[in-house]
This record gives sequence, structure tokens and C-alpha cells, in this order.
Amino acid sequence: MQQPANTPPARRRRKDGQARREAILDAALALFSGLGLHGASVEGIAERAGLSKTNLLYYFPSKEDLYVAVLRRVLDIWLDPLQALDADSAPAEALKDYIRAKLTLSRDAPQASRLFCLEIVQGAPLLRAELEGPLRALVEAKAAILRGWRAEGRIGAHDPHHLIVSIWAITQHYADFAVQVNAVTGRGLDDPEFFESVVASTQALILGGLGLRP
Amino acid sequence: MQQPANTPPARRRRKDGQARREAILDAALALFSGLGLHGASVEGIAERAGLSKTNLLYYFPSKEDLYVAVLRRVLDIWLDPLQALDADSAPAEALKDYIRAKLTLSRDAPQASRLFCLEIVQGAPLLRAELEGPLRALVEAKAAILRGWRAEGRIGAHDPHHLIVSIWAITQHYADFAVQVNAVTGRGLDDPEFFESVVASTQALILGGLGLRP
DNA sequence: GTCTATATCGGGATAGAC
DNA sequence: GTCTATCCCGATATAGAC
Repeated sequence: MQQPANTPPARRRRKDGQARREAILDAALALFSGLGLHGASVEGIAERAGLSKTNLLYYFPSKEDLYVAVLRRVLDIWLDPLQALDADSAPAEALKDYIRAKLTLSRDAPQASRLFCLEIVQGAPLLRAELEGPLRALVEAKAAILRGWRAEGRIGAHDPHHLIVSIWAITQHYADFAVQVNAVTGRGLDDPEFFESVVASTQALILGGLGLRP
Repeated sequence: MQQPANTPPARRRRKDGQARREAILDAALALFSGLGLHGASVEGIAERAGLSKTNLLYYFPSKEDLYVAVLRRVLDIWLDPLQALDADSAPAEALKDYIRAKLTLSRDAPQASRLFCLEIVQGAPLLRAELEGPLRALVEAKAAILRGWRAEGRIGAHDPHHLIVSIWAITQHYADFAVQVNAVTGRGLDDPEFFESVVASTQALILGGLGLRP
């Protein structure tokens, strides 16, 4: 079996390069989500990622390029859980799973949630196309599923758009407004007990609103 | 009756000064909420307020001072509606009124909502004291009302903190994530018909989650 | 209170050696 | 790929005349 040292230089360098890019993207996410695009400095990101400012600019030619790269990565994670909402499942189970998946994301990737939030709040000049295209189409597809359930009398009457938006609002709020939630309740999603109580509460609220009982 | 020209200079100047401060605060809110603290420039704010950069710095000695002044103003508006939640009202009516008041604020003061959101998402170094003090106390008082209603069997079982947080999350979301809501639904709170449907939907969701029927 | 001019600085980006 | 040195611009803030 070959040792790592035997790996051809070209390939090893490329792998290192990818790892370095990942490290930069991680550092950038941390600082952009905490300080905003203009509040974070390239130097600060570089320092956190363990390289020099000029060296960082070798990997990403400009600050904006880096920012867009981070944002793209975040968006990919973001669209994922809704995809799983399935017409064949029982409505209550499908919605409960979706709520749990979103809250899990808020717990495990709060920085991604916050960066997404910052970008949307400021008008999302970079993301608007993504929102009006793929996201809108995805929501439309899932709204159709909800309307189908409604037609079959399996859930109560409720505007599907508002339902989806409300689920987003609540689940993301626990990541984006974490400091406020913490100030008021003294706890956060990283506390397993609190996490489960939020999941249960949110599920109860949404299902109750649809006239379903968990 | 006296003409404005007869107003003593000192008084007139002071009144003009106050009006100018207001204009600056309005302009600052618009730009800070759209570009963030570091993204907005003093020059841009001055231009929007109709004076020169140096002149602005006569009224507010530094950019940060201005930012804090804007934030204080926003927070005052913010704490207001929850105060009105009253133990003597019928639970369903009190909650419906609160939801409508919050959504009205989201419709009429979206920039204030967004600036507040930006600040919280970034960790709210300036607001933390306000959150842990007055806000927490206020929430605790209102949570006690909800627990009282629960004890009397007038509402269903639901954690009061989660309920309040969920109402915040949904109602503010329509201001803060307006571009996303617009991308997905094609409409916003400024559309009266849409506004009323959001109010009705949110009320139904919350009351339904508490086992109440509107 | 308002203006012009200017000091000062941080930070993004480039040049070029190694 | 990484470094040192440097350029350059935008932005905050100040000085001082009017």
C-alpha cells in the first residue's frame, strides 16, 4: 500500500489546496456571519484560517468572490430539508420530520443560518435570482402536496404558503435570534433538553393549527 | 398672532436642530438597515438627510454614536405592543390583538425591524443588557399571564416562552425576510389583502395550537 | 451651524522575489 | 504557493474660516 509521501506532488498539492479552500470558507463563514460583509476583514479571515492575507487572495481573487462562494455553500445546505417533504407520508409525520430537520440545522449550522439571514434582510441582491427561481419552484411543489392533503380532508384549511413560511420563521428564529432567546429563556438549542422542548412545541403549534393531534 | 419670523432665534434654532436630528436619524435608519453598520457611510447618510458630512458630525460626534441613537429609538418602538397584553381580556382576543399589532408594526416599520434583526443576529453587543433586563422581565410578566390562563383551563397546554417566541418569529419574519416572502409568494404586507390573510393565518395557527377556535 | 480643506488610517488589492 | 513591500482608495474625523 502506498504511503501518503508517495502520492505524486501534483495530486498532493491539489488536495492541500482544497483543504485550504475549505479552511478559508469556514473562517469566512464565521466572520461574515458575525460581522457582516463589510464588518469582516480579509486579514481577520486569513488569520483565523491560518494563512496570510495575500495568500488568501491567491485562492480567492477578491473579498466579494469569497463572500459569494460562502453564500453559495450556505444556500446548498439550505434548500435541502424541504426536498424531503413527501406526498406519500402521513401528513403529521411528514411535517413533524420537516420541523425537526429544520431545527436540527438551526442547532448544528447556526452561522450558516445567520449569514443567510443577514443577506436576506439586506435585500439579497446576490440571492434574488436563486430565490425567485429554484426556491419558488420548490415551494410551489410542496404547496401542491399540502393542497392535495387538504383536498383529501387529511389536514385542516390553511394557506400552504403561510404554513411553510411560518415553519421557516419559527425554526430559523432559534438560530438567528439565539442571543435574544437566550436572554429571555436562559437557554439555547445546544441544550438537548431545550432542543427537544422546542421541537415538541413547534410541532404541536403547527399540527394544532392544522387541526391535527400529534 | 405671531409670524414664524418673530420666533426668538434661540428657540427657532433649537426647533430646527431637533428637526434636523430627526431627519438624520431617519436617513440613518434607512441606510443602516439596508447596508449594516459598516456598509453604510456617513456621507451617504448625510446626503440622504440633506446636509453635508461634516455638518452631520456636528450633530452626532461619531458614526457609532449615531448608530446607537438609531438603535435606541428602534428598541423603544419594539417593546411597546407586548405591554398591552392584558390578563383581564379574553385569551383569544388578547392574542389576536397582539398578533395584529406586531404585524402592523412589521408592515409600517420594516426598516426598524430589519435593523433590530441585523443587530441581534450579529450578537447584539450593544443591546444585550436591554434584552436581559427589561425585555426578560416583560416576557416573564406576560408568561405569568399565560400560565394563569392555562391554570384556569382557558387555553391549552403550551410553554409560554415558546409561544411568545413563535409569535415574534412569525410576525417579524414578514418584515425581515420580506424579499424571500415576496420571491416565493409574489406579495408583501403592503398589499392590504395579503396583510389580512397573514393576520388571519397567524391568528389561526397560534390559537389552533392552543386548542382555541377563533 | 455650516462650509472647505486636510489629517489620518484601515483595508483591499497588486508587484515581484523566492 | 507563499512571502515582503507597497500602492491606493474610501471613509472617519478634525481644524479652522465664515
